[in-house]
Amino acid sequence: MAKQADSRKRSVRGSRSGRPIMALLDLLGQRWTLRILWELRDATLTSRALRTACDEASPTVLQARLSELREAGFVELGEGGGYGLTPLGRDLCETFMPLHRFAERWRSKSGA
Amino acid sequence: MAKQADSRKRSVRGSRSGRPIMALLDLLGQRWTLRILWELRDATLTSRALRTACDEASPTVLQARLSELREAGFVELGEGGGYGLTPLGRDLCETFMPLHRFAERWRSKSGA
DNA sequence: CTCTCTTGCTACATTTATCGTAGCAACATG
DNA sequence: CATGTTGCTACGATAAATGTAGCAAGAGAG
Repeated sequence: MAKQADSRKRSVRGSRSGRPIMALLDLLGQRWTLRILWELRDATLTSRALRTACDEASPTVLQARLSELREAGFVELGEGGGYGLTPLGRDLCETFMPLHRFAERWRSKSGA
Repeated sequence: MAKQADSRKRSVRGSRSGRPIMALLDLLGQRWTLRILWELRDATLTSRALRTACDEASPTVLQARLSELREAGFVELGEGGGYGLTPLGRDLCETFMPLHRFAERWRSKSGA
C-alpha cells in the first residue's frame, strides 16, 4: 500500500502545480505533520512516545504522516527503533522554529 | 455561525494544551491555511481570486479558513473588498518565508 | 428602474480524512 | 513459557473537505 513514489514531484494532495513550495505547503498543511516535526525537533521518539506527545492522536494518521515524512526525507526510523529527524528534516525544523517566538508574541497581542 | 471567540486561547481543534505554539501549529496545520497565507503574501486578493490562486479550492473551506485567520488577526477584509494580510499576518508570513528557499533545496536533494 | 456583473458568503449532498479501539507479527527479557 | 516492548494495520464511526449551486448587496450602464 505504497502512498506515492516521490512527494517532491507528485504532491501530497490537491494542488499539483509542480512547484516544490506547493508540495511542501501541502505536506505541512496536513493534520499532525507540523506537530510531528515539532515534537521530534530535539528528541528521538518511539512511535508510541510520539503518539503520547501528540495528544494521543490516532496511530492510523500518525503512521500515515510518518510514512510521508520519511518519503520526503525529513524523518527516519533509527536502527534500534524510534523516529528522528534527518539532517534535512532538522534543517526544515530550523526554518520554522521562529514560529515559537512568533506564537508568544501573537498571544500577547490581545489574548492577555 | 461564529466559530470560536478567540483562537489564541481556544485552540482550533484537537490539542488544547494552552501553549500558543500548539494553537498556532493546529491552525496552520489545517488544509489551505498555509496556502492562503502564502498566496496573500504580497497581494490583496478578492475571495474569488484567492479561490483561483488556491487551485479552485471549495469556497466552503476557504471561507472557513478566512474566518479563522481573521479571528486570529492574520488576515483582514479591506473596505473596498479583497483580503489582505494584517501587519501581524505579514509578520507571520515572514517567519516561514525561508520555506521557499528550503523547498528549492529540498527538490534538488534527490528529485533531479 | 432594469439588466448585468462583481463582491463576500452560504446550503447541501457526496466524497475523503481522521478518530478510536483493537489487534497483529517480531523481538527482547525473564 | 509469559510479559512487555517495538513498528504497524484493520475497520467502523465521526468530522472535515469537495463541488455545485445559489443567495443578498453593491456598482455601473442604458
